Amino acid sequence: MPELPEVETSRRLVEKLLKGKRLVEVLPDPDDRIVFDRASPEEFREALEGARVKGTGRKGKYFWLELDRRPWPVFHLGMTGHVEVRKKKSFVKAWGRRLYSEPDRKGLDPRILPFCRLRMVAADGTEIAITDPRRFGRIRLAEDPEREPPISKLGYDPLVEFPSAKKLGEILAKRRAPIKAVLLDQGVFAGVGNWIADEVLYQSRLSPHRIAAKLSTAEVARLRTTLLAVIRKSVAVHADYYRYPKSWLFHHRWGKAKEAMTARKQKIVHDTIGGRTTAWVPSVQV
DNA sequence: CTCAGTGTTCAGTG
DNA sequence: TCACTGAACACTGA
Repeated sequence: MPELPEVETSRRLVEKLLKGKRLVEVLPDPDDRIVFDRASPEEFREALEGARVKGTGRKGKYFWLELDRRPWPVFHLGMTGHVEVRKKKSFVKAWGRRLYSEPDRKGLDPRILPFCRLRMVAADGTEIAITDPRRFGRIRLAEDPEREPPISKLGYDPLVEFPSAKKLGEILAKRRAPIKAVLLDQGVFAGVGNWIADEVLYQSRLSPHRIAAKLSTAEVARLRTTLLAVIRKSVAVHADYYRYPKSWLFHHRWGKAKEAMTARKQKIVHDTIGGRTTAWVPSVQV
């Protein structure tokens, strides 16, 4: 479930494994024109192969590699994207060059294989794979990711910079949509996704149906503090769901069971708001 | 067979 | 032009 914490965790993993290393093999799925929707897989391979990874970056749900030459690869994991890692050196040769040719299937985890969109192999044999069953993710090239769309159009990244309560109040005062919908607006809250929005509203005891502009000063302040706390906590535990506090709505919000309850036995309701399934607790959220 | 789903974008409306 | 809504996208799994 790639929202900010999952993406940040992926970025840190990739940085740890690839920083300072040269990419000796870059293997996009040669037939994929959906995930590779701008640069062709072949252009993508040419841009990356032989380059050295100097670092990584992230804003909102996008992350990228900083190479010793431009352009740089930019990743968005969509709904079902994942970063997978292989460390065995022998793997590289065993896999060969082409992604989906029959002999190369040997040694690949059969669970991962059909959804692998890109593999990157470093000089020391470290290997990263990007998988994405549903193909809502995108892999692109950018000369300067932060300065060009879509990343340049993102709003505040809560892990990096976040407006004061006063400033946030001014932003929300202009919005007539339900607060749930506004929380999902990447032009304001970069990196917030469906479950984080629901979690924040639950913990700040606000109904997702509330019109953003009608929140009181105190409510905006509460929302802001909670949002920062939820994001920081989930990043701190590396988006490991089992380590999220037991009190979080997160553990109970999935599926739409009629009898769904929070840890404190509060009834969970599912509505559609801002076009998305919204789990909330009417007995707590006003 | 049908439908929901962690996200983004675009067409249409007001 | 802007804010907002809802459909479309692609595909798996319940």
